[in-house]
Amino acid sequence: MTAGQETAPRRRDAAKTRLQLLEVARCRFARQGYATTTVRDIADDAGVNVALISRYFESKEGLFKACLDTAFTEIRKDADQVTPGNIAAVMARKLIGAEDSPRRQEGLLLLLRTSGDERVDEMRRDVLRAVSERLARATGDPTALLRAEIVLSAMLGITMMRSSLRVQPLATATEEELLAPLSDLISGLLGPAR
Amino acid sequence: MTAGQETAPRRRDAAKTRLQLLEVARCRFARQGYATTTVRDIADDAGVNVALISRYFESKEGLFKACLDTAFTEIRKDADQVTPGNIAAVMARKLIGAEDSPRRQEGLLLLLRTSGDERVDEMRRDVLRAVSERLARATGDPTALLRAEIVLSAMLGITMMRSSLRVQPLATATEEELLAPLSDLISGLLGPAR
DNA sequence: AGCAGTAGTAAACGTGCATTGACTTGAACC
DNA sequence: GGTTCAAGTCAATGCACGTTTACTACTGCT
Repeated sequence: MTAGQETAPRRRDAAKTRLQLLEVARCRFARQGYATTTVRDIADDAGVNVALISRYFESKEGLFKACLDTAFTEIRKDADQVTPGNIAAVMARKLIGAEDSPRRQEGLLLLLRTSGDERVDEMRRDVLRAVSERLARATGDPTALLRAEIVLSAMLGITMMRSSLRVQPLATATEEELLAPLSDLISGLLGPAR
Repeated sequence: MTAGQETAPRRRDAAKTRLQLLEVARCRFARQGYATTTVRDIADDAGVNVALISRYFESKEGLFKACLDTAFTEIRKDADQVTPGNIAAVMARKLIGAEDSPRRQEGLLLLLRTSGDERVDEMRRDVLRAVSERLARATGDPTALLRAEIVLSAMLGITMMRSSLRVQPLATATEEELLAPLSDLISGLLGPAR
């Protein structure tokens, strides 16, 4: 049964291959970082020729920036869902990655990768700052920015411990296991009664 | 005043230049990561020829490993000073870096840098695991390993936010400013009353 | 069917890197 | 003072990478 294994609407589709490049690049950059990921790796993962990266994204750096853009919008969207009561739950979900979006924590990991471009680093700073402010505002305490940034730091650190460093038992903890500690961390830092 | 600017006991001292290489390499690796640091950079910083790196440390990877070794022993030593009551204080000090050792947080940053060598990554895991166990033990709660690892994650995340990402106000917070939030974080996660 | 334009490929180019081997300079010892 | 060995330099090698240029082949149009 070689019956048209994928509906095959088009065998040559620029938009589709562009998206494919973006996806596999996100995965590589998140896992390996910018410098150690080669454009040949990415092209091979996508099953296309290397030259297409330069064509669709101008350069390796441009592709990286495009990946970061997707991560930024995802993270901003998640931050907008936060209320004073559900911070820990939203974070636990983001850290583990839900079934419907299997690589959700890729976005967090991408925040930690840098290409050396100062412009891009500034965008990263802006996003982190915006999310911190959002968190601080959710607590009702307008002076809580520093504490909110520490909560975010913990998020990023947990991401590293789970994905890159793979320290057990944190690396394989489930969302439920993570929820209680996270709640305690957050109420300890942002809670009303200290 | 060209009077013997440095006691000049020896103009050619293998042990001394070896140590110098180690120091500047630590700094570069911590700030830039492994892949983006070149051996020429390191040699120039130390004021010696590139070939000496291969001679004294076998390879770039060997030099990186030597840097990590120094970071590991430092971190283990710091962890041994921890008691149930002083965790936040020790961590705040480690995060900011005291006057007597101006680049103390370099060690934490090095923990986050990887060369891709699986063997080295395992050493890293071992250190983090040992410190987590030490922390968990200090709380008197034998089941607190996961929570201790989350505390450590926060440490690493804060290090990233301060050094690489430079997110304000966390990036320039003083040790005193950091102490209270850290205490709350730790008592929230590891404290007896939850 | 034939044309035109775009999606995709292949190979080469130039550069920057880590590493190596032959070489030079300095210092300790007799 | 001359010899010897280690400390340090210099230049070359080879490789992997990002990018570019010239090319092929597929698709839609008339």
